[in-house]
Amino acid sequence: MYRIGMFSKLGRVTIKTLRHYDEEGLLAPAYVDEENGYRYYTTDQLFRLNKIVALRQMGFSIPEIADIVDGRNVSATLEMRKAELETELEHAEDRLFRLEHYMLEQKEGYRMQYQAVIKEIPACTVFAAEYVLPSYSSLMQVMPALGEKVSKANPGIQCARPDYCFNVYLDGEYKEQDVHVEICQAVTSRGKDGDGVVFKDLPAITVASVLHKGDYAALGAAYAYAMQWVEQNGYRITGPVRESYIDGIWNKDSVSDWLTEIQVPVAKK
Amino acid sequence: MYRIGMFSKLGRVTIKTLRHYDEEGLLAPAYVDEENGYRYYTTDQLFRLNKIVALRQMGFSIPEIADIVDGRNVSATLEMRKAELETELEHAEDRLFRLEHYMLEQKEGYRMQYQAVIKEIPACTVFAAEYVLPSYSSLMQVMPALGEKVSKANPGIQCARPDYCFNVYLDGEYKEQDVHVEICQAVTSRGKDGDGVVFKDLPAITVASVLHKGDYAALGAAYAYAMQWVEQNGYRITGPVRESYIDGIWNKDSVSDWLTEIQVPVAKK
DNA sequence: CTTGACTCTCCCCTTACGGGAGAATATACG
DNA sequence: CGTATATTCTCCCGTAAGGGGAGAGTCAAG
Repeated sequence: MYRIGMFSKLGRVTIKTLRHYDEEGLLAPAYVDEENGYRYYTTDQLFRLNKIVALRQMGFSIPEIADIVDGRNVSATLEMRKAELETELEHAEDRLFRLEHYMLEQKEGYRMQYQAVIKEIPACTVFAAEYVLPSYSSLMQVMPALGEKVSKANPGIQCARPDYCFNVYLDGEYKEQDVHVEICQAVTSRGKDGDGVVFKDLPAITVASVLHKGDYAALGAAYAYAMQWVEQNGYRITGPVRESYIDGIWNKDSVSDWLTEIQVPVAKK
Repeated sequence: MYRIGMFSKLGRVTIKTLRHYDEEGLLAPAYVDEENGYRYYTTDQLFRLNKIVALRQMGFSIPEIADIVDGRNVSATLEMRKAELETELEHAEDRLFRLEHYMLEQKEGYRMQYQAVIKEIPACTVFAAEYVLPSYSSLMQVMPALGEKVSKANPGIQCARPDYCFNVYLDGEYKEQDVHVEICQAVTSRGKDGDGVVFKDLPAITVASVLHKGDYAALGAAYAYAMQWVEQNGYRITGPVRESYIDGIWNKDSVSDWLTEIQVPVAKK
């Protein structure tokens, strides 16, 4: 029977940790003096301690360790932890990858006017219409017209603000003419389809997001950055790109204040 | 100017997080109503928010992010974080590796009587003497004699208990006869060398530790387990193996109660 | 004018311990 | 035997980055 200090040296564990394991019911001392509360341990308990330490070194939580050492649903706990560790490992790799890319940008003196970020876009309901536009700039005439048409056909329908007004570009490549585009506008509830307009429920997706400020003519640079970022950070594109109009002619007079978000649906490669 | 709820949707960040960043001085609202405390944000602030989120996704802490976005010793912070991420990645790999090995042991039904654990052994001062013993069992006669000899030559020297009494085996392989062994005993202070006994300061080392209970004759199984564990978990042996005698003839009558720790100095491969 | 949605501050909770205070106890030494 | 030092005890607080919730005030629409 050793007191806690000696036992902590035998097991190479701090006294604080032993007391903590006692509190958590993970490793109760073999004997506790009722008068002074001193904890006494036996060398036999080193086996249990070692098992606990081994499991801790694999990253198990204390309740999980308690389950394992006491033989409660062992394999399920192990499998769960394995899955967690695998995603943890992926996250660690991803973080490092992205940091290295970021440092490269820094070093190149590339004054980063753009910054890509991974975001989750929640599911939403939209109405959508496809167009083939003669040029990119005609988009801003088509969109309000579409909005009016739909709200007339479906009185009482509400736009779901903010920013759930976007296009999805259906062309694979960038084109200046005959742009094939799907215009979507998020709404709070479904309406009835018709006249080239359909309602859809879009699932939640993960996107790489890049903000662009200013004239739409310069959106190409933001696109280029986004595509390069996705490629260089180990992601792959999983669907058509969306644009989300945050600030524009409807609320900002100066073109230089317009703000657009490019959303590239992605998944880990 | 948007209130916090709308801004949180634009930036895909929770309201709690925005309030937290405000408290931490990382992202103060563009304007705060003095009467009711409402926070108001501009869309311009989405750029700063995006940068913050990007850095958070790389695992930076909030003070580090504050440094980076405000341009204080940027490259040093990035380098530091990169180094941290690299060791984090190694740890994650190690954990997964060890868990997979553990699951394999479970599946094989190999009723794990042994459990290896990585421990840090602190630095200590020892006296040491080398012997070539005819057989393993004569160790227990030599050890007490050595202790007496040293304490006579160095009166006032104290053994540093616990468990700092160990051998270091100098032979590369396991041998039954003519065992070449160095016996070490930790002490609280140095004495004078002589008569085949030298004092040494041993540095702190990392070991894989395996506990063995019972007769020394069965230590071979524990050795085998330890060596296999080290090999299969991606470590390499960096020095001679130590044995540490926790319980033995001096305090336990029954051989089955003897407790010995095998310490294999290791490093990551 | 009311209702429902939004926002505020304040406080506690999370993990696996570490630091430290203040008091009691154990061991070593003279 | 008395004292000095080492050890132990039980609280209580702190960690990082927010989450959950209470209770109260505020805003916009019908």
